[in-house]
Amino acid sequence: MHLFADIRVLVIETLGALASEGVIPDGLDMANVAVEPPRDAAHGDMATNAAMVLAKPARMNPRDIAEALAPRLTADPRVVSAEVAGPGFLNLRLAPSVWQEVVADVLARGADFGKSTMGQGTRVNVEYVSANPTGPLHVGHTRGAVFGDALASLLAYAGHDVTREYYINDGGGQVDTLARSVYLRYLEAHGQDVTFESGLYPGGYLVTVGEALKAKVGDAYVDKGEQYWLAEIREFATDAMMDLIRSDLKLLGVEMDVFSSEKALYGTGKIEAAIGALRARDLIYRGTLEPPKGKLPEDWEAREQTLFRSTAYGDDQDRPIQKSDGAWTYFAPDIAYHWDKCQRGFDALINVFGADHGGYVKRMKAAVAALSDDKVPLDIKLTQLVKLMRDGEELKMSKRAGTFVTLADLVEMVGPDVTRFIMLTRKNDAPLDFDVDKALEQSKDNPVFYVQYAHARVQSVLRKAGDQGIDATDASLKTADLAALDHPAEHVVAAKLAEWPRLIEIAARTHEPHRVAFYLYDLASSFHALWNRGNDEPGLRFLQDDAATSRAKIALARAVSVVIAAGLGILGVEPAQEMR
RNA sequence: GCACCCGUAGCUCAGCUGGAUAGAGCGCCGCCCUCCGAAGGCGGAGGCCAGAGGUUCGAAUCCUCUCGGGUGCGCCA
Repeated sequence: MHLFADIRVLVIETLGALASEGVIPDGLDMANVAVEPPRDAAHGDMATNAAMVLAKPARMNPRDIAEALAPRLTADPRVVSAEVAGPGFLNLRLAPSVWQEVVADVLARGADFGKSTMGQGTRVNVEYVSANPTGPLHVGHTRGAVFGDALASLLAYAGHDVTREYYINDGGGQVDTLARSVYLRYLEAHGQDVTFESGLYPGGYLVTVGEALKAKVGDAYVDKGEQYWLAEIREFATDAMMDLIRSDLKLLGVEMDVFSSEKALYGTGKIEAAIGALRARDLIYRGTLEPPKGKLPEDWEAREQTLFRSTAYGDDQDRPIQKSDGAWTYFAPDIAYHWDKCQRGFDALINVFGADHGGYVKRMKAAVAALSDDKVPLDIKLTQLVKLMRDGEELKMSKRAGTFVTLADLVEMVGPDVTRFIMLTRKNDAPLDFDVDKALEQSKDNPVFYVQYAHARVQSVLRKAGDQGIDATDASLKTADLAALDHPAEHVVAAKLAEWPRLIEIAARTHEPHRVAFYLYDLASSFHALWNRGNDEPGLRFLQDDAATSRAKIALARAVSVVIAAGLGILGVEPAQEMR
């Protein structure tokens, strides 16, 4: 049941009837007709803009259309009143039975209430994290991981066939650097004194990797030149780093479906084939780029390179796919990788990048547009920086010193649920101040707590009901007579529940999982308000003297917890059974 | 210099394919527990939606320009 969609259907069918009677013209485009929650609850339960969007094409006064529409709508048993307001809004009030049906539907469908068929099973690939395999995940990666994971769950909930994918950048120079760094730790494990030159990775997390390498190969690489060990250690070290990253992700409950390797593309001809496909479209040429504006690199000199004509697809300049020595730039295998994703049959691609990759967006979109002939849309979501705050101060990180706040540190401080929820209380393109103290606070200042508290309160009611001998199991609540849910204060909560399927569609369409977090906060708020009204109005308490009435009231509470649990499930957060 | 993102209450932020009198939390002021969990709730004060033009019946939302902040800008990924 998707109440807003149902009522929209009613509105459009009614407009069709008016058209066949000649009241309004035939063949009007209804696409922009919307049925929405009104901004002000005093206006009613729902509002439609139908009269306003049709006024112009129908060459009619919007209020005339609304006046004609209103009596037809109230003929439907669900619609109690339809009032024309303002420039031509039609405000609808719905029958109490409609809200009772919403509650019944939530209980009947459980976590599936709100699931949408909007996605129609189209296959979407969500690539996220994709951190270089050179160290543990840090706070910035954490935001990308949480965002990507929640977005993937959201899309699946909205009816898409979703694949979660991680692209391992194991083909570039940074894994050589990693191997050399591990080699030093390996020598260290053999008792040698080592110094880390700048550019190497001095982080302590490589100590155990060096030791593990010693355990595996003994002293076979000691005092040997790089040609004897670089390739082997590179593989050993990237494997170790990917294990580390996988275990970091597991701390957050993030599990990927597919790990794709950059290195695995080399030597397969896939890169050449992808570039060939671009060449066939006349998008590859030899040329020299203009020097960059602003601060000029000191060693800059004009060189001829192989370039991708990304400007043909809206980029600011063409982009090199080969270095001046003929080796591929990182962009070339990335093109091949994205072409591979297209060929695997995905209908849409989504990449989650850190904000520092913003400059990469246009060329990547250009490449996918060119290779898929504009068939496969690529959306790139950039997650902005996270500032970690504690005691009112920023926890700084320094990569050079090898000290940074890791995902594991953060999860240890506040736990996976809080980490995930807080990371989603901001839209992805806004910077986030993550206040560790506030995240642990148990007050409504802390949105995680506030939502969890609402869920725990419902669980408390269910337990109390059981203590009083009221059958409050889901099976019983499903068959409860809900006629006792007749108070406007209860309708407010049910109306909020009715928004859930609509919210899912909006959030999924815009690729914005933070909307789910904000919705849950709103829903919790409406529930807390109803709870407290029970203080003054005993008739609004969930536990009443008579068991049948109690079951109706409890059904509403249970419906709230079902939707909260479903929403938290999308965010990857475990609902709380009780607060302590 | 160019590109992308951002600018909404004192602070931190929402704001639906453009809709009605722009919302929430914190902070400030005033209320509500012999009553299912007050770890909550209700009410009040507080706004030129950075600024200026434009499109529209209608703009915080779309377009152009200006100002302010962040991120990035060939042979790293």
